[in-house]
Amino acid sequence: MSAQRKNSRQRNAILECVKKHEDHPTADIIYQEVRELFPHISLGTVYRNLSLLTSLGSIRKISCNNHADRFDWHLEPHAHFICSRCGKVSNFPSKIQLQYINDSGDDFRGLITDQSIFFYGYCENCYNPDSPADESLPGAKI
Amino acid sequence: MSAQRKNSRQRNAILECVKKHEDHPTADIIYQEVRELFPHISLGTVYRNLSLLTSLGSIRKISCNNHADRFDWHLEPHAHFICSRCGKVSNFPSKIQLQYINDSGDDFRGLITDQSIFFYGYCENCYNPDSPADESLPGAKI
DNA sequence: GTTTTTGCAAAGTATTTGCAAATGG
DNA sequence: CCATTTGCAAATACTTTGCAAAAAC
Repeated sequence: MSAQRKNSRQRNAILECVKKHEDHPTADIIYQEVRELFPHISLGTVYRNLSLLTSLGSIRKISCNNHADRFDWHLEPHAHFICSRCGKVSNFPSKIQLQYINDSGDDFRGLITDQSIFFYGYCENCYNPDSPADESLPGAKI
Repeated sequence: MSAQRKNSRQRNAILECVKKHEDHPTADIIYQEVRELFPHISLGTVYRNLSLLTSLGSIRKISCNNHADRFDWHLEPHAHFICSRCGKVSNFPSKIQLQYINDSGDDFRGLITDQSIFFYGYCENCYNPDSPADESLPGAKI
């Protein structure tokens, strides 16, 4: 029932481009870089393939507050830090484990396919002690 | 240095509207509802005030994959489930605690202001066993 | 009275989509 | 060959913004 997949040089180049990056590039950054190999590639093709590669599980999409989505080829689960000012995404340096305090999650009907943990704030470059943020870090209990 | 705040009937109505909801409404839903009280209110005003209320910490914004942002007046930290198909957001039924396995987070320069935990998948209504999702739930280690 | 906020409309940003032509198997 | 993918351009979805008038204090 599902459509057959055909190989495409553009898709391969897009995947290779994401894999070259350790810095969670946006679709537009990937477009700019792949354009050096395929000068006539369109942004639509880049979006289409990033979306396809995400749904195939080859890469992972990071959806960011008010900024363009980013893509990550590291599939092992890890938490991200997102800068609220410049939109930069980085891996959160600590390893984190989720503890389920109660098991009412068993009540959940439907299907869980993915999970994500984000920390928000201001990155080293954007953090200015003269303009403090409006919220403080909530406790670890979620 | 920060601008003085003046009261506004529209802003109050918007906050009250968010507080009436347990279902994480979008800006547009709030707009539709507040319009019953203020028929000439504009979507721009709704966005401006939701953004202001968020930065004041009165409400919380939930940024969703490919869907309109949602707003939540429950400030105690809790995890959310986001349906990848219909965009519906619900509270995740289990309480969760984050455990930091190592403390390299101390290396982090910048400011952390917020954190969030999302589970993605298909909600009860959208889950159809005939069209299984492409990924399985990654382990709890992040 | 001065400053903030509003309504309106227009612009902006990120992403998706329709379609004929090109490509892949 | 036939199905999938591409490039292009236009459309969409959501959100922000400029500005004169209205409201708040």
